Amino acid sequence: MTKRSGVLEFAVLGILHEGPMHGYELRKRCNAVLGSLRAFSYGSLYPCLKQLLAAGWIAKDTDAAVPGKRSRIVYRLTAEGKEHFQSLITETGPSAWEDDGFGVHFAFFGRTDAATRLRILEGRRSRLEERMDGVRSALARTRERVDSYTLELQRHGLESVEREVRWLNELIETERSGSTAAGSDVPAGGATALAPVAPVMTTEITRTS
Amino acid sequence: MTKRSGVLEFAVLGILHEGPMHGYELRKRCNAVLGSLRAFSYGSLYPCLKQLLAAGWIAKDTDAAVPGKRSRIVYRLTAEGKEHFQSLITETGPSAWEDDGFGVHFAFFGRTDAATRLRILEGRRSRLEERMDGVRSALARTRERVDSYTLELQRHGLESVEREVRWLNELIETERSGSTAAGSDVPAGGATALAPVAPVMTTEITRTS
DNA sequence: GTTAGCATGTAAGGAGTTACATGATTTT
DNA sequence: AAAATCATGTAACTCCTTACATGCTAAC
Repeated sequence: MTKRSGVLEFAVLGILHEGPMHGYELRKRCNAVLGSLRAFSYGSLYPCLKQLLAAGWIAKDTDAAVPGKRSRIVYRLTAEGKEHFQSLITETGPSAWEDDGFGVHFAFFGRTDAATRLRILEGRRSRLEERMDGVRSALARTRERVDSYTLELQRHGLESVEREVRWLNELIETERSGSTAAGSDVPAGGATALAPVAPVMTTEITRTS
Repeated sequence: MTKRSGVLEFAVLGILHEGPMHGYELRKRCNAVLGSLRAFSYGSLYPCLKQLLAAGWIAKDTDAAVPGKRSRIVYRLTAEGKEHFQSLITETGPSAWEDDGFGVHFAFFGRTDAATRLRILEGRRSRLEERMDGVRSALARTRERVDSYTLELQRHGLESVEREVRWLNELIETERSGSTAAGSDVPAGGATALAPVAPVMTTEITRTS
């Protein structure tokens, strides 16, 4: 129980729900789903796949198929993997509140139930409120030499957090009003905070860095 | 030239401009200045200080002083360290455009000249615009199965980037209008985008994670 | 007098990147 | 026939955290 990769492991298991995939494709999907949250390289993906294999959460088949073609390795989720993913996404501990942790949990919200979603959203919100309190009380207590740029950075950072809290509030309300249909992929209700499913971004997000 | 820590090194050198400090104090100031951007532990700070000493960028004196008291170690910036910091902050390469890199650069904007500030702000902006283009063109091209939560996450992510771009636009304009007073800590002008320097947050931001 | 916070480190290990290595297949 | 991108890895290294270890000092 070596406390594996966390975010990457989570994402891989989540994405493999879409169906069997080979490593290359998995990485693309992963970076597409996580968007600007996170990007991974093969240097972390392949070792991760190895570990997931060893744990029995995924299995690999070789895509032999056409004779003339090179055979590629296709990974698929096992029953144990599905189970493990469920236990990961249902977990409402601190890892579901951190920046990255919350992001992946949210990205796969469709794979869990409404009650869990609500717990995680509320956990995240109170986490952010703690942060805001810390900043604000520090603001009230101390007044120290800080140049205007540092100040501006902190002001902007605080606003970002406030904005996320407002977003969470909307999501929580939507989640509550649609909570009759537990486990449904899309919560019920007409005027929800969730955008209508229409054109969608899928391919890899440019990470020129 | 082992390509030292980057952000932490940068922050330590920047903060030591405020005056000599011992490690404990430095960490607090560091986490206060960087705010929600980043937090560091002693496990990275002390080794970093060691490396900076070896490089000759900082020096340590023992705060002997009062006889009855325990003597603490006080670090101060050397002339070489000051010089090195200037070369780091003036650098307008990609490291000044990444999320973390930009943040630290911005936090110490007061220590560089208006021209450099402008270059970095514009570099950051075009970096973010690239990202947005990537997302939007992907959005136009592909329409794939993505549940509404993933979509919502991406929409929110995109809005965050758009918001930062607007912020950068304001800063760039302020910087341009105040650019007559090069090298000044606070740009000239009455109605600037920079908040009035008043109560300021200084103490450590709660990182309960 | 005890709790909280000041103060200084080290060792082990986790999580990831970059650069290397290699080759197949598709597009222009 | 060249360029792009698909495809699969490994080795070395970076940067950082957690947990350990130790003791001082101020405040209640």
